[in-house]
Amino acid sequence: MDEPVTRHQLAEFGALLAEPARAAIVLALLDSRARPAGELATIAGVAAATASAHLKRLADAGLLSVVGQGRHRYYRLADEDVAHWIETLMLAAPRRIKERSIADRDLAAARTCYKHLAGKLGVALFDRLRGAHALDLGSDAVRLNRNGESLLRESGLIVEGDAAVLGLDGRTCVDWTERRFHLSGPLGTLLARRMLDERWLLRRNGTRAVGISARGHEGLRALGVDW
Amino acid sequence: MDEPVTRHQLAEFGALLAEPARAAIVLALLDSRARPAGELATIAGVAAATASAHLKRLADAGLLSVVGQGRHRYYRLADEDVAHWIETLMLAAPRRIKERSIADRDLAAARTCYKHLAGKLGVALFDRLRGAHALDLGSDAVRLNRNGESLLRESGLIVEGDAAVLGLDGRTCVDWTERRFHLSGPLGTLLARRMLDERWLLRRNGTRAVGISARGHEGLRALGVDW
DNA sequence: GGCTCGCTTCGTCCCGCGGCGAAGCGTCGG
DNA sequence: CCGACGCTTCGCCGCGGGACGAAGCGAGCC
Repeated sequence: MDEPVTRHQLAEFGALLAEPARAAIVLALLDSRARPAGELATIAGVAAATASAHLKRLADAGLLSVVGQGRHRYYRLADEDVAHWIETLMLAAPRRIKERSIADRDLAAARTCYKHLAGKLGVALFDRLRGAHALDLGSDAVRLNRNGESLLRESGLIVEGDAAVLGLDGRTCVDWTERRFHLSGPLGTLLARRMLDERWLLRRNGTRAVGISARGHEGLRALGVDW
Repeated sequence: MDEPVTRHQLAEFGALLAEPARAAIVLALLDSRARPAGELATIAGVAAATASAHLKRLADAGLLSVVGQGRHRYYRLADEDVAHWIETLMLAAPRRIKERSIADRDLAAARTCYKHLAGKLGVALFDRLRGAHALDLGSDAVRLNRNGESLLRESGLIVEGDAAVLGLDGRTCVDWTERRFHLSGPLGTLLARRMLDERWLLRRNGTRAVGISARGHEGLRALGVDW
């Protein structure tokens, strides 16, 4: 009656954060990187359907922005201001901003995106191959050339029987956690599978995150992948 | 499981503001003045019992502090930081900090505290009387002296029949909206009643707020009350 | 002492919202 | 073209929490 509007705006904003699942989502995105809906569902500890509703609500309120890529939908904080607000609230909440959890770090470091490699590792691998002129880059397709073949063969990632890789298309795909390109498509998929088969990478139970074994570190160093 | 604590802290904090009634309370206190529980209940538009629960919750969370005076309990924002957080949120919410409502201004300007005058008017009147040496100030009692009697008689606030005012005790009482002293006790009550009877002040329906009539402005100016 | 009055506590009701499973839609790989 | 997969929509359930009235408590006035 008196003062009609403001209290509801503030209440609405507070309600956005009032739910632990939504709070977890926002906190996870505080590093201003993007994550697909399913990953955020896992982080929040709720079913996909539930997370979807939360994400929609946050996006409608303008806290999150969303961009579709393939069958994924990547969510991120809408802008820097949002991150700033949340951080301010963390101080008020009344605890310090917590260090990112170890699980988060791992996830950022290496994870499979669909079936190929993403995260820091995916980006670093792509950079390395491109830097070594191991790739022929087309408009939207990528192929491994003879340079690349010998490079990978030395590392043991591909063997004689894999000669077919030369014919495989790859595609570049921006990694929303790193905002940089990495390798997808059949070529990317094959490389990821090889790394898992060779136990360079160890899949974690259920999640998309992968751990890097000692052997993997060694192989990557030999390959010249810098990260 | 993973990251056990922070999300709940943030959610809990958000929940404090998520309720329109609580948001209204916090907004009303944003000027860092104190208000009694009943007034906040009116502002929030809820019953006293409901408001009491909200106030308790806000106080338990450390957002509000409370101090009892007589049968009133005055609530205010716990400290400057809280005010700052809320203001930051107002920006995020995502509207500008609204101008104080007209109703709020009136309430601050003049209101009855229990039965005597408080607000700016109560404080100004007390200052004027003290400045004119119209009061004999004891340790915790105050009396109107001959100076004061003639001053008030000139203004028409007291008349022949009110000679008894000289015998009335007054008490000083800090006004939590202005953080300054004003006049309470039987003397303060009588003056307030006279001002209402003489229609210097017009009571508003239901609330403790009073409006000042043209006649009141005139009389106060004649009295030398500066405000 | 007895009354009024401001506030809190208690008991109760009920609505809103978060939770999930199932189904629908669009994309990708083969 | 088919199946797998990621995400959203739909429908239903259950519970937490906000609403109020009545009663209890303490302070102030006469």
